[in-house]
Amino acid sequence: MTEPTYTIGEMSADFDVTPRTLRFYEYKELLRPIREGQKRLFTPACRARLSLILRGKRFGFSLDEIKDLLDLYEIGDGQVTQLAATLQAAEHHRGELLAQRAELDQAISDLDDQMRLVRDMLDAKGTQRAAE
Amino acid sequence: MTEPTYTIGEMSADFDVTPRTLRFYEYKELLRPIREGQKRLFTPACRARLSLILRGKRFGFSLDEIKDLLDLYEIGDGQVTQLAATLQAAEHHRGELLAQRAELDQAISDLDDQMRLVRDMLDAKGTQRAAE
DNA sequence: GTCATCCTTGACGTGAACGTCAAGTATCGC
DNA sequence: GCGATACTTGACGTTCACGTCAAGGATGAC
Repeated sequence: MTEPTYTIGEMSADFDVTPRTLRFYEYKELLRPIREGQKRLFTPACRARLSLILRGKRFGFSLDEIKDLLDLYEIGDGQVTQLAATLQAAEHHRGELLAQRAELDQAISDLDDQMRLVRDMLDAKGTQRAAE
Repeated sequence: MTEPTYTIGEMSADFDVTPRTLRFYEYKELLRPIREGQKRLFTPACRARLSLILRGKRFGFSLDEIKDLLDLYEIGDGQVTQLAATLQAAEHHRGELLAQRAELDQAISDLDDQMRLVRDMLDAKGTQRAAE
């Protein structure tokens, strides 16, 4: 069973990005599709990487930051020191994600407070009108 | 007790942004400092808004999106329809934040999986060397 | 063969979010 | 009064993340 491959058109349709974006990510060394003649062929591994890239973007990371993070998911059975460094970088990234989640929870809680306030105001206005 | 005010220099120092950034946010109508002659004076309310702006940025929102969100925290005892609309927008935003948190949890979980993998590889290499 | 379709590599354009001068004003210490 | 410091308004420059042509190559349908 040989790995399926995808053209740039299929990829852009599947992930809702333009071909230009995919070429740009390759130029930025975030993706490394294989070549068949001139054409790019994207592998399942490419798709996984692209998923990570898009997720990173949704979290507000820059492409440069994402490029570094991608290495955390690409372990080429390297040296022990290599692996240890990867692990440490991963711990660091994990810390950032946890901090981001904490801040996100705070944001949600703040919003909830605000919504409660607005609801109270609406209630007040409602009873006010009902009393007329 | 009158409200304290802050110069643009104090603000930029406190929030670790440049004066240019604060002027830019005013130009974009994200901030409305009061004026004393030529000079801008930032109020505690401005500081609160700036906090929200910077938080929004960390979550990957654009300044335009943030501008809309700021209105959710600025209820000028408007009309009932106004308040109701605000509430609905807030619900929508809340949904987005919850989705973002879910994705963040997934990202953390994925990273944990990956770290476990790396640790296993390190263990394997360790016992391998120990057996020599 | 040729037409359509999809791909390719340049190369220049664009919007967002500021950075970076330049030139002038206001205030404070001395 | 005078220099230092902090502020002001332009106005042009920059970086990131692509968008948008232009010009051309490969492949399949007819």
